[in-house]
Amino acid sequence: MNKSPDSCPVTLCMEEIGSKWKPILLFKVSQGINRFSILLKSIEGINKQMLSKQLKELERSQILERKTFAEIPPRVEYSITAKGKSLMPVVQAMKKWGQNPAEKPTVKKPESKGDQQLPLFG
Amino acid sequence: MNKSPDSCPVTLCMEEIGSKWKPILLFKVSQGINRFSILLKSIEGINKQMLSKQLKELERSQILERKTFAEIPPRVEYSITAKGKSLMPVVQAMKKWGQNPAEKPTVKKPESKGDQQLPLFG
DNA sequence: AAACATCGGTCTGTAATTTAGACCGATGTT
DNA sequence: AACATCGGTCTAAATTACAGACCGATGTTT
Repeated sequence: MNKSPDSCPVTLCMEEIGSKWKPILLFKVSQGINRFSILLKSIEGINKQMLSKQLKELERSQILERKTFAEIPPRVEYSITAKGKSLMPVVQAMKKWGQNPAEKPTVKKPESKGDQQLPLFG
Repeated sequence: MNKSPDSCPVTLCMEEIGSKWKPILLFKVSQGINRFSILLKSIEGINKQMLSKQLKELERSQILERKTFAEIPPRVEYSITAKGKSLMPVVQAMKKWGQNPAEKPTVKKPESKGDQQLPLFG
């Protein structure tokens, strides 16, 4: 119904980390995997152009910080900023889901009472 | 380091809802916005082809369910499945962040003790 | 000494994805 | 008679992602 840019909080968050690679990057860097070539090796399916682009965007939006070392061959290290840390609960929720994805019906409580579910999420 | 497909839980989760639109769709449908044209109007920037594609993918991966009503004009309603519900913590974390994005330094506790932060995230 | 590897990327051309806009059929509204 | 609604599809054009070559300075291997 409303189309104002900041009306949907999920959209706001997606504008920061809503891409195929950003949450994974945030996760990897939070684990200490913080150099270009190591990230490239440890993230399946990404290539250097995409990694470069995503890192630049994350740096630009102040989620990651880039530090270069004047060595040969050059070394670059990425780290998570305060803003990046504030986004970690999202990444952690993803991690938690991924550690126990909803494949099997999760046989816990039979729920009884005709599968009522109305209130759901607010 | 490891490139096996299921080694990274965040990647696993991203394979389900890792696209520009899926978390927003999940959020909207969870709010009761569950018809094609209404979703189209309430999500800024999406078009009908993309909406159609994302809904199909979400249906295919059993995150959303599609129910058609033989009326004229036709009516279609989408709802969240059990698997979709299991993904809601991620969407909720996004919502929470979006409601209080890390723009200002969040002046809460001064943290003291030289901003120690080593253990960070596991 | 010559070749190759490392590091963090960039450049180019092609392949894949996304987009805008028209269109659909049955009915209700102006 | 013309237009709107509903939930989409089709086509062609624009945008984005990809693979592979390349860079410069040095270290390592042959």
